[in-house]
Amino acid sequence: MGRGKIVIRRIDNSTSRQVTFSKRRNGIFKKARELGILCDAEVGLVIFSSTGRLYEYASTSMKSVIDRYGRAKEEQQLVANPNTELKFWQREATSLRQQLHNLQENHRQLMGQDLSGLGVKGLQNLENQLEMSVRCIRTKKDQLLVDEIHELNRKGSLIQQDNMELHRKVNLIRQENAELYKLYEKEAAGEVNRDSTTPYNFAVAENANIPIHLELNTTPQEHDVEPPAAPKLGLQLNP
Amino acid sequence: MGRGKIVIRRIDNSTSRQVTFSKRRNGIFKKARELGILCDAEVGLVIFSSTGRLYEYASTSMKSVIDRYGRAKEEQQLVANPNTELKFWQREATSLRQQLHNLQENHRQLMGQDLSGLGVKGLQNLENQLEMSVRCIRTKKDQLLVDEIHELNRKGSLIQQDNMELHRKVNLIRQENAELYKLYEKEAAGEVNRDSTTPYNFAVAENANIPIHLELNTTPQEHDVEPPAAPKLGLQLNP
DNA sequence: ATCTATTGATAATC
DNA sequence: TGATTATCAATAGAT
Repeated sequence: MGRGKIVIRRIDNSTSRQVTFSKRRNGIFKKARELGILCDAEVGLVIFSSTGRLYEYASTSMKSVIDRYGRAKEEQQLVANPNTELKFWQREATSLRQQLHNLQENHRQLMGQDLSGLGVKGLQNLENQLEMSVRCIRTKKDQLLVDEIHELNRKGSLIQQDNMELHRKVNLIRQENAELYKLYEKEAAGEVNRDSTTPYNFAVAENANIPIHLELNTTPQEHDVEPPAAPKLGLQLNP
Repeated sequence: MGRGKIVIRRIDNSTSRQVTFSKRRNGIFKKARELGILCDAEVGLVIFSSTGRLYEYASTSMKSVIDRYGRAKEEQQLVANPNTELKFWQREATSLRQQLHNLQENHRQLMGQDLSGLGVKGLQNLENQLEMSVRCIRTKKDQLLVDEIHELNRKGSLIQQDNMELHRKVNLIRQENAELYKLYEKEAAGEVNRDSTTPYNFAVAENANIPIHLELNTTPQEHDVEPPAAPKLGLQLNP
C-alpha cells in the first residue's frame, strides 16, 4: 500500500527506517484503538523503537492488561508472591467483570439496543417484560399521585374543620357583642351625661355575613391498575 | 477500507462484531509483525476478545516485552510490592462492585422493581425510556415478520408462475390431442377395414377444465414504525 | 510535513 | 467458518 511494493525485511537506511516506524506506529495504534472500540476488546500494545524509546497504547490501562495477561497465562510468578489473598481479589475482580459484562448486555437490550442476536420469540419476551415493567411503574406513579391527593384532601379537611370552628367562634362573639351593644345603647339612652366617651368601638357586624363555603372532595380516587386516562395532578375541589 | 465506510463505535450485532474481530485481529497482528521486522522494533501486543479469550503477539517474547516495559516505566514496585498490588486489586474490586451495583439498581428499575427511590418525575422518565425500548423492539420484531411475509410471498409468486406455465402446457397438449383425435376419427370413419386396431387411447379432455385460480397477495405490507395493529403471521392469500 | 499513486486491508456478500 | 470483491484506508516514495 504505497507507491511500490516492499518486502518485509529490516530497512537498512536508518532514516527511512525511522520514517516508516513513525508512520506505521501511528497506523497500528489507530488499528489497536479501533479494534478495542469496534469489537469491545481489551487491547494492550507496547512498542520499543530500535533506538529504545517506548511507545504504548492500552484500551483500558497497561497495568490492567498485563495483570489480566498474567492471570490468563497463569504466570503468577510475575507476581513473585503467590499470595492467597491476592489471588482471591483477582478472582473476585474477574468474576465481577464477568457479571458486569453480562448485565451490560442485558441492559443494552432493555434499552432497545443491540437486538440483533434475538429472534421473534426473544423480542416478544423482551417486549412483554418491558410492558410488565411499564405497568408496575405506572401503578407506582399513580399510587404516588393518589397518595398526594389524599394527603391534600386530609389537610384540606383539617383546615375546613378549623375554619368551621373559627366561624362558630366568630358567631358567638358576634352575638355577645350584639348583646353588649344593646346594653350600651340602653344605658346611653337612660344616662347620657354620666359618661360621654365611648370606650369601645363595635365594628363587628360588617364582617359577619361572609358566606364561608369550602368543601373538599374527600372521596378517594379509585385506584385502577390501568386508569383510563392519566390522573390530573393537584387538589380537586367540588364547588 | 471495505465495501462501505464505517464509524468507529461498538458493533451492535454480535456476529458481525466477532467476524470483524477475527479479521482485524489478524490484520493488526500482521502489522505488528511487519513493524517489528521493518523497523527493528520490539513489539508486544495483547488482545482480550469481548468473550475474554486471550490473543497475543510478541516480536521477541511477551515476558521480555513486559519486563522491559516494567523497567522502562520504573514501576517494578507494582510487581515487587505485594501490598500495593493487593490494594490495587481491592480498589479494582470495589470499583467493579460499585459499577455492578449501579447497573443492577438500574436494571431492577427497568424490570419494574425497586421503584421506591423514585418520584413521579423519575418514574415518568423511566416509563418513557421503556416505551422507547418497546418501540425499538416492536420495530425490530415487525421487521422480522414483514421479512418473513415477503419471503413467503416471493416463494408463492414463483410457484404461481410455475403453475401458470404448467397450465399453458396442459392446454397446448390438450389441443394437440384434440386434433389427433379428430384425425383418428376421420380415418376410422373413412377406412374402417384398413386398420381395425386403435393404437392410442385418448383420455385427455377430462382434466382440461380445472379452474386454476391461485392469487397471492404480492403487495408488501407497509412497514410503519408503529403499525396500527400487530401484523398477522404467515402467508396471506386473497381468494 | 505534505502529497498522491499504489498497494493493502477489510466490509459486505455469498 | 472460508472465499470473493468492491471499496476505503494506509503508506511508500517523492517533494
